[in-house]
Amino acid sequence: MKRAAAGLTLDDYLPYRLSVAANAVSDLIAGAYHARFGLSIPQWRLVAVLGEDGPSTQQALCARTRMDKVTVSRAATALGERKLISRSPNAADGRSHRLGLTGEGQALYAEVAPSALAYEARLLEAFSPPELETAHGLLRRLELAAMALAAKMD
Amino acid sequence: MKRAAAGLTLDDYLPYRLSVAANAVSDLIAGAYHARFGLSIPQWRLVAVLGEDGPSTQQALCARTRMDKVTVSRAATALGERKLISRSPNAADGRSHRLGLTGEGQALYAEVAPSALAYEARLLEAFSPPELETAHGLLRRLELAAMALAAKMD
DNA sequence: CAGATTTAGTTTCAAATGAAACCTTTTGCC
DNA sequence: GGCAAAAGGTTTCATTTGAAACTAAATCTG
Repeated sequence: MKRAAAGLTLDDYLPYRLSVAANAVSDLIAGAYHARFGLSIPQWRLVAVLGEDGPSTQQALCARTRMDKVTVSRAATALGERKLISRSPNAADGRSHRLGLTGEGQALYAEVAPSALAYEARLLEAFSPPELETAHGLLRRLELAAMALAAKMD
Repeated sequence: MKRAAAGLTLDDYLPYRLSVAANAVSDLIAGAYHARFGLSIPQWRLVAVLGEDGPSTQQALCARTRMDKVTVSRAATALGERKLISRSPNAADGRSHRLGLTGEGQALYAEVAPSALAYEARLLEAFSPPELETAHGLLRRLELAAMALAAKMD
């Protein structure tokens, strides 16, 4: 990893590399899911989590998907309009809604999930399982380090 | 890497992990550079590349920084207004502008570059040099794989 | 060398984003 | 219980983003 005169090389600057790689992958995935299922990334994340974990509240979904509550609210509204999720009032708490996949939503999930995995598999063809394990670990640690540093800056 | 009933686990889905990690890091960096130097990420990338490689055209900067030409145009306008870069007409091609750091821009670069590295160092404190080497390699390969797959989808 | 095409860059427009204000219900706390 | 503070969601607003249309200059092609 060579560094230029002033010490900084954009290409070797990890926040840059990370951003570029993430954008390339995100654009690819976003395009695929929009074209195939009419889902935005926030919407697809909600479907994935509801399919995976079962019904939940928006607040829980925010924590689970690391998305803003505004983003979750809008994705939930859109999915509700498409009858992919139901939003029943939460008996336990009058402020919140209980979200769950409808039958149609479950059918979509059953189709989307394998497709997502197949797409991931194609993207990651050239990576060995240990490499992927390493990648996951590094990404998690990076995320934690960034959050820790952000917290330290208050 | 365990996978749920339907085979999909959001937490183990690499595009998701990548996006979350990149957002965490980007938000951190964006906040730091905005607070300290009043630079957006596109602006700071232009300053970094112009400081690193010397004068250039916008088109070259697009390729170099992987940013959209609209984004580069706007960042260049803003930096021009702050007199951090000069935009002289390009003798060789009447359509394009030659961009370069002004004296003030160079002074800023001389301050920003070490600060960026110091910040990166704090973020990456917990990573060993070989781990960072690995991370860079994996990110580059991911980026290439995503672009290759995108091209294949035309 | 005159038109057709491409390229550098800007502008316009519509969509996505998230911070802040807001409404409603719940939870402390006296 | 009653009132202040907090929490779940939604709405509003300002900002960011990039696709598409546009302008002007350069390059092909015949």
